[in-house]
Amino acid sequence: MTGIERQTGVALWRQIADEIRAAIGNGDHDDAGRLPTEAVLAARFDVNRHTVRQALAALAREGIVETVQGRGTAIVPRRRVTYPIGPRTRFSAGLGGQVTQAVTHLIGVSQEPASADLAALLHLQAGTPLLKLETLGEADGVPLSRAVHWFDARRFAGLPDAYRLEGSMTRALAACGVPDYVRLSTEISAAPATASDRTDLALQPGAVVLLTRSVNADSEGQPIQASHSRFAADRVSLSVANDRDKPVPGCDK
Amino acid sequence: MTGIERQTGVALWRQIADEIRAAIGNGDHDDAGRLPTEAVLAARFDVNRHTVRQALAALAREGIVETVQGRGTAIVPRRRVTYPIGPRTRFSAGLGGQVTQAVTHLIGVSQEPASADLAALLHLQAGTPLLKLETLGEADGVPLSRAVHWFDARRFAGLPDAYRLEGSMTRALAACGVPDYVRLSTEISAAPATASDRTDLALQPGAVVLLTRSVNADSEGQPIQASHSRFAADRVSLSVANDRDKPVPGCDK
DNA sequence: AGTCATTTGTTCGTATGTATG
DNA sequence: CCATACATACGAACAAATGAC
Repeated sequence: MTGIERQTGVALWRQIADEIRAAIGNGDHDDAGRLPTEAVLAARFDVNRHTVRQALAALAREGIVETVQGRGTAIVPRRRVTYPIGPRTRFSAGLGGQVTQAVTHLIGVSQEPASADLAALLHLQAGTPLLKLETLGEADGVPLSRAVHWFDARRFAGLPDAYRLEGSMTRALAACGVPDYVRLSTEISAAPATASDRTDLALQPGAVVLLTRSVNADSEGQPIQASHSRFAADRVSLSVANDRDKPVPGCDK
Repeated sequence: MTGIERQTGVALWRQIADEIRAAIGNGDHDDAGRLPTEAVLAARFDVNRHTVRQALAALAREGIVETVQGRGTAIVPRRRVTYPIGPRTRFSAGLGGQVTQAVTHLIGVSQEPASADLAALLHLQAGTPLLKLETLGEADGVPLSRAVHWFDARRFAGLPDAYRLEGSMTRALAACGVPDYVRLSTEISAAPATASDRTDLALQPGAVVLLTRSVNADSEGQPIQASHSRFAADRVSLSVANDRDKPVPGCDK
């Protein structure tokens, strides 16, 4: 059983590229640091060597591997940033130590009436005017996540200006009279990257995004912020620690 | 901008099928309960109507939509199960209420020496013999997740038999002298479904899996179990609640 | 230096799948 | 249903680069 299927609407070379990308991400080739030869891969996937070459060319365009004539195909070392999720989840602070510079950009501000779902999460009446902020999270210049945040527009009218001034949600909220906040809940799912994911997060077709829907509350437990975030799954993993004093080291290499 | 790209190795009809499937999953057509006409879709995606028809035929084969001549294309209702992650995460109990029957099957037992990663997670010496259990989680006959679990083979030699007898990890561990356990950490990522995901979880090509890597510990805090789980992302979302007495309702429809 | 096996790079031709009109 | 254009996949052969001897 090779795992590659024909006539599915997905070209063999792309299926093979996805399979090899997953194997690399899984650390299957870490011992050698390079892939098997084209001939071996062709035999393993039961396809022509041309087809393997097309897959490897795609992975090379993505920057995942590098192939040199006569030498073979080497895996370009890469690491995945781990983003901790817990009661005190914050974007920039969570990445501390893993990256040298984490920033968020405000890429959109608008206002809209609360849908039934959002109203329930924020303990507001449906139709209440909400402030909607769209942000892009970057680490060392590489986009990691984009997010939409909703706030009660009456209470947080000054938030966009504060955000632009401070460049951080935590500090912007502090300027709006919320010195501290806690993460109430996070719901996590995943989906293929959409066209706008691909442009905002600089993703390849076929890439995957991790989706989170979360609610933050102030120190009184009053929900103040609902967020939908979209993470580039090949660059970020999420970590949930239930042990508050003893963080367990990640299982990734 | 349509979001559909040519020459990516993925046929247009499959990209369109994936987009429509994602839109349905996102609830974009819930108000009408049916899709726009083929002509409208062809215009929206900027392709020939033949191509849209091919996409709709694929979705019909998947059982997601039903097309009737003269009437249009209706959406077959479906829902996503939410799987809670927290200190007391358990497969069957977590789905209680959402499904009528949740079971796990043991699909593989083997033994292997601990890799450096696994040894660190379980506080063991690298090379220590580990018991490796592979399981498939189902709800109402639909596969939701497959997982690999590692245990110290010396301490849990009787686990496979106990699992086969009890049909549950919680009860099997109880039979092996672990009356209670807690989830220490969970790391979450996502990736395109591999070929074996597709066969085990009955997924379509282009589907996405949610990946978790977790560690469970006994009541003394000693790590006893490391697990890698793979969830069908179109059927499962993960939920992290940081508020221990007040579970927040999911944001999904 | 040269030789050799190994591995990737290139060029033919041919058949089938995909997309349009 | 047809015809057309392009992408995908295969097979065989040969060229060019690498590393070890």
